[in-house]
Amino acid sequence: MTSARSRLPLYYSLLKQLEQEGVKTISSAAIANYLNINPVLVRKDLAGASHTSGKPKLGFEVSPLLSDLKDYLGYTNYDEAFLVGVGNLGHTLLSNRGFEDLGINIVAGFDNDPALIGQKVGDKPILPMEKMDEFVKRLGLKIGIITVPSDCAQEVCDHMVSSGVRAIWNFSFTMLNVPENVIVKNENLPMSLALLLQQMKTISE
Amino acid sequence: MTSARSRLPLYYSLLKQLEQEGVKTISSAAIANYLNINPVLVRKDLAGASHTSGKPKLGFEVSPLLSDLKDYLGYTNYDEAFLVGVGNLGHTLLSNRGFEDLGINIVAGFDNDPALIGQKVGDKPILPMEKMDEFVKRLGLKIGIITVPSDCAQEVCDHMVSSGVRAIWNFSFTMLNVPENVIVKNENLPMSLALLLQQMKTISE
DNA sequence: AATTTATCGATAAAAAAGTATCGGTATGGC
DNA sequence: GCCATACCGATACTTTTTTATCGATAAATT
Repeated sequence: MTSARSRLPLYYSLLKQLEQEGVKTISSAAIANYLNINPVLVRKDLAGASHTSGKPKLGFEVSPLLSDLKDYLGYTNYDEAFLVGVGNLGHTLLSNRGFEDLGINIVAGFDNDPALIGQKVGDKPILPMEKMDEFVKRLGLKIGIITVPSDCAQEVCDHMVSSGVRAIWNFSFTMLNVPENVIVKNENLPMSLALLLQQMKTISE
Repeated sequence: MTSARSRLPLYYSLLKQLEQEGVKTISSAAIANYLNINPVLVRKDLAGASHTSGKPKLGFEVSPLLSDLKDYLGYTNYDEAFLVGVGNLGHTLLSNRGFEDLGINIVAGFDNDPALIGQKVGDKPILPMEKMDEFVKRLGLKIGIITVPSDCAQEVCDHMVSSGVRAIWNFSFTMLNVPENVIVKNENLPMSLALLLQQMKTISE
């Protein structure tokens, strides 16, 4: 909610949607209005991420702006990730089509439930944990997704790190311990909701 | 990533985990180290959310701190939410036990697929869309979760708003249009991952 | 009991983020 | 073609967030 980096994806979403609706140009004020922020801030953010300049009376052209944002946000390069823990959430992520649009491919899921192994979820194979290390190394995968229960998250994490993973998207509720050069992003969904809830309460007090 | 509000849940997670591991006291420096931030910042944040004061040579007592944070973050009150769109993600959220721990109950899922209606997911009933309005009003639910495809998200959103919803957790990729007094939190998972990825790249350049 | 040390809280300084203002300019109406 | 207007970009200002510093104090050590 604070820095440009957190707002740029919002601009991106918004612009993408507007483009689909056939909107050609949009003013900073209009964007600001959609997102409930200051128009000057919008201009500042956009100036930082794009060299497209707006025109008086018209605003910014949507398409070039979108393309600049895409580059800036790194949504252009094609990247590969893998996932450990093909439970409910694991299934969901594996079958989510939204990743492709951003140039990300979750190439496989790992689990040690024999009933799952060999199956396919969203065209992605489910492989046994034993094969993870070799697989990840061979493909040079750098992004791991943890969707296992909290009590084995750290173990999986260590495993990932030793296979060369550099970034971990952690859906377990455990705070992972990683070396300096590995980054972790925690995605604690229940806590996100709790936060929203509390925000609602503070506003309506 | 910037203000105290976004860090407090991290402190909470961390402390909760430490408590489970039997840790009794912890210094601001240690916390700071886990989260890669400045110790002074930790003390400041904690001072704002709790009246527990740390002791030299020992640091803060974990338990009272945790309890203060829980209060402060609003994780104490019991709250109810509902969900629309019992697809993959919908299922996942309905059956996730993590919400309970934070005092949140997702009481029901709505969908218009006849095959789903009447079933239960994680003990929660799946009801037809037609019943949503009455149900939500009768229970006075204020939090709605949108897990439908993007193309019908706005419609569902409008529906929710007219039923009295005040906060929406949006998993679709649509930027929702809502009145002033309703807050929306977008949870665009693919984009989150894209962001992590790009962060990884910028770091390792 | 005295001394050392780890750690806190408070205050001050620096940096970052956000906001207000204003002159300038392309566009659309006249 | 001229003028009013809507909108931008740049600069300056304000506020918020983060970091640095320092004296005080309680626990550990001798």
